[in-house]
Amino acid sequence: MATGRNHRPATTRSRGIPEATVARLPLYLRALTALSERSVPTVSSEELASAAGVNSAKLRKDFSYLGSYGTRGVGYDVEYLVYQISRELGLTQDWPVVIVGIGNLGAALANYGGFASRGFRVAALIDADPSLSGKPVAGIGVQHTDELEKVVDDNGVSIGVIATPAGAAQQVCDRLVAAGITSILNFAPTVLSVPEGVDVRKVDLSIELQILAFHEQRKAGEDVPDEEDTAPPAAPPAASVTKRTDSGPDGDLPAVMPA
Amino acid sequence: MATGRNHRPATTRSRGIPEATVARLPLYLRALTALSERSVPTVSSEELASAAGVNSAKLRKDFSYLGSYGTRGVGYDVEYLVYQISRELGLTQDWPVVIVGIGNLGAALANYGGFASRGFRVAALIDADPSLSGKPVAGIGVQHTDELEKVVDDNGVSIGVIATPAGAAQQVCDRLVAAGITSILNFAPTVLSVPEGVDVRKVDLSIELQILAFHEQRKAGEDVPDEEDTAPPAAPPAASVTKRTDSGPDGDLPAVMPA
DNA sequence: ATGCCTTTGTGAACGCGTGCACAAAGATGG
DNA sequence: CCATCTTTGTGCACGCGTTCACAAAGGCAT
Repeated sequence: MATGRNHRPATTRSRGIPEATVARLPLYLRALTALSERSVPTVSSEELASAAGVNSAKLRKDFSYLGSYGTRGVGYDVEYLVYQISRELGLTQDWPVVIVGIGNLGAALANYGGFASRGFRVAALIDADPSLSGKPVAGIGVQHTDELEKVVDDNGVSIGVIATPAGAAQQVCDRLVAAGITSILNFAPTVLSVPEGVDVRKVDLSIELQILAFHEQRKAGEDVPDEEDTAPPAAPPAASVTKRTDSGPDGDLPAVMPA
Repeated sequence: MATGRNHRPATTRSRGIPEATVARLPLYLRALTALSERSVPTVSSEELASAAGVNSAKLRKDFSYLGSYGTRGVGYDVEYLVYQISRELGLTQDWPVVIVGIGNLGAALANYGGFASRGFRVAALIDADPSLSGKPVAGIGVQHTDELEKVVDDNGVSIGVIATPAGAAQQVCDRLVAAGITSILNFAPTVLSVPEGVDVRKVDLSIELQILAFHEQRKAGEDVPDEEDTAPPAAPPAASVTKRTDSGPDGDLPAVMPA
């Protein structure tokens, strides 16, 4: 998943639908859409859950937050559920999106089919490089950063995607916010600071890989990861290895520094 | 965050470090690396936390799982902490990675600098399209899918990245797993099924946007999202609107179906 | 040394999310 | 109309994650 989890803590459980449930609704929607295309009329929580990769109790509880849309003994009406979830997610309306930073990633995003298919429409592509201006990417001409405010305003864009290098991200973010955008999907490896009321989700490719590496390391060597090859850089300023030099609660954390 | 949250439930808190903490370590590492480059010797939990976009109590607790690496009254030694976190995440070793599916996204990933900088090395690029074979992307020649098993084996690859269309993802996944890969980063919008012991993380661009749209919709109209424009597709098979037609716990869920 | 000041490390409380397990609801067949 | 069988909807308990708040630890000045 995208690593973006900087969301309003808890109180903001918008209208009582838990954040965790909201995050799963698109998953259900995708599975339901597939069923719909195969003209399957109804589906049980068990079937749908396995298609979406969750367990059925969780799915039923999730749906219970939306209302009672199932029929006991039968299951859920596929078409009806597709409609309800789409509506809940706000996908029955049109969402113009602007993508800033048309490098490799920005171009990939512009070409990504999953956007258009769900009510998202790429309203504009923006890049700071003048030599890109006018060049068509995914059938849309790239516009210069100078046009940013105008583009957002003219198209009523409320969602912005940042695919710039890290260095430019905060600046772009500020301009997007100033132009009136209230939701940002950030692919740049930076922490963005935004005013209250602006939502930011982060997708960080390198972080995902690092998390995988962590688990991979654990799977590979259950032995101590061999401490002598790389010399630890200068010990911390003073004697800071307090307890835990002995075996703590789980006595296998290698006590690296010899105190 | 990438939406990939299909992780081993709870018991698998590898070696006692909570999953949530692991997911934040790369964040801390990035902030620390920046400090290191500016030759800042020490940093307090407060400063580092704000740089990483979390609160300081959380950061201290996270670090406490790794051991006692701070000095009271002073803070944390930047270099030392960089080393400890890197080691914990397994970034002191080399991780060869193979990317399958060299479309727009795959190419973007191959060019992504964040990989190489953290011990990840793109060992090979694989694509099913023969016309791509041999063509260099990011300085590496694309190889045909036929070579997949050989490439994985020869390079000792344990992490695979899937950037193919949804239709091909499961098949590619199966081959990767059969070839010996135990960690997969999946960009294709599909639920992958893998055997026990294989880790999958999912990054789904369209899901992130849908979550943003949900919150955006809530921010925009706190009024009922106007029910008459789109006719709901045929009511569920039978009388299924049970309770909740009246005002439930939070009496503002629009009772869509008139029973 | 001694006392003050800063900052860590963590015990404890709380809240969200998950999963179990079952009663209620409805379909279906006789 | 009644009995049976399937599947939903949810009450409940449990565990992880977050946050508060404070005691302990160490630096530093005097």
